[in-house]
Amino acid sequence: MSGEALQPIRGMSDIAAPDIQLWQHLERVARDILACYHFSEVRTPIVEYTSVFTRSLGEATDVVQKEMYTFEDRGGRSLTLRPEGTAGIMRYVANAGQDAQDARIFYIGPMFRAERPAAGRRRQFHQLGAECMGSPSPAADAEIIALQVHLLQAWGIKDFKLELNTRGLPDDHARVADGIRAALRPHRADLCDDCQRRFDENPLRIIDCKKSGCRAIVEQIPPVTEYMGTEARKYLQELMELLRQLEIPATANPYLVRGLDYYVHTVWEITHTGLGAQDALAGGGRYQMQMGRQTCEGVGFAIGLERILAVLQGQGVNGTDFARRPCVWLVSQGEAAFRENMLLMQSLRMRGIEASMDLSGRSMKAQMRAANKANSRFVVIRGEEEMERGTFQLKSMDSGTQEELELPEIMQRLIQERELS
RNA sequence: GUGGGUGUAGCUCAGUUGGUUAGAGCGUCAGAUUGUGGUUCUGAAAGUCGCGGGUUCGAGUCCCGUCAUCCACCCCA
Repeated sequence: MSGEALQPIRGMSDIAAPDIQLWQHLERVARDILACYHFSEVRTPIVEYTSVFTRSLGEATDVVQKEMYTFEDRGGRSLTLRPEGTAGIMRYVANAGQDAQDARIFYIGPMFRAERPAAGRRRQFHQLGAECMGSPSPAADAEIIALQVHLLQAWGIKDFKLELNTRGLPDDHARVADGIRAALRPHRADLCDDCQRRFDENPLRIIDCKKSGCRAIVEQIPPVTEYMGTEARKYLQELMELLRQLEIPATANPYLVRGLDYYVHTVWEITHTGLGAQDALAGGGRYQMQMGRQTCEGVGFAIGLERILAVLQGQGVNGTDFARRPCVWLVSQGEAAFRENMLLMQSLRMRGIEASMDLSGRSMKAQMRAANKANSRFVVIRGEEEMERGTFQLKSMDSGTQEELELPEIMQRLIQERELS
């Protein structure tokens, strides 16, 4: 396929039926739940000044170093397609000033990362995220985790696992890095090549290296919390206690690390087996970032919607399960009947009834087939005989029964059906 | 960015050691004593065998390149 013109860009996909119905279902369910938790939607631009991301996520992170879609606009400004949602929301919050001090915001939309596509990893993917600003208490962390878990449960996700850890306060970060280096120094030669590099650049990353050799070494050194002040440890304990009260199953995992620099205190991840190598469904954390002169502090999460879809589809859920079912299909024979059906179709639609018909003058059999294919509840048949008698046939496609009725009765019946369904 | 698998009809895939006009199932469309769907039967349409080059009398099949796609690594949603 030479098809530059026809195919979407690598790692980006069109979303259409039947999948789109599942997407819309997820969004509908989510919006209802988010409203219950009193979160409101903000739609920020998909493109931001590059500095919005580099300053908040951290210059040295993988996302910033090698995964961003960055380009220059005509005025020579460096712009970036958002690789995640939090930074843009924080920019919005900082810009909104006092009005947004204790904002509770959610967002949903596409994110972009220039990575090699694989199972569960796309260049354009979609996240639903929520941010809760203003409260420095672990209660806010607990609330937002409760919301996230609620969403997954409402969508019908089974068997997910919630693990959390703390990154400590900003002051703790350097102490943790030094502590890890000191503890690992005797074993340095035994670490893998990647971890050799990480030792200097970002020792925290060694903690969640998946290689068995590194794991064995890491398990011998003290958990990262050992290097933190009491405040960080107390914070995590309080959060764990709150989650217990809310009956949210969570395990503390001292080896959990998340890649972005803006995190303080709590970080967490929700995984699901059977997703392939990318098993993270969602993540979150408490963060602190500088936006202009303001320090924005909050706690938030992001859920990868493609991965939610993948899990649900693995559980046998199908987009067609959420397809709308047309109430009635109009079938006609002859030009005059066709015209009258056009009019009838319009008045049905104006009354909120899903109505459809074939517009290309096909045979009655073909029209019936189309009605069946669209899974219509009813067919209204208007042929020459009915034209003479001034009647319509109303056929139920489920039972196969059919009766001859006049226009007012047809309308009444279909309106009743709409109210029932 | 590194490595591996795969590109044949709208979809899922066959296609023998290279050998005539490239096949199946599903789907689509049309018919089965003419006004009625689903089941069944019959028929039809539909392919630059990803693209470019090479080897050969001859390439869907072999070789090289390229693009796309899937999967893994890195990292994350």
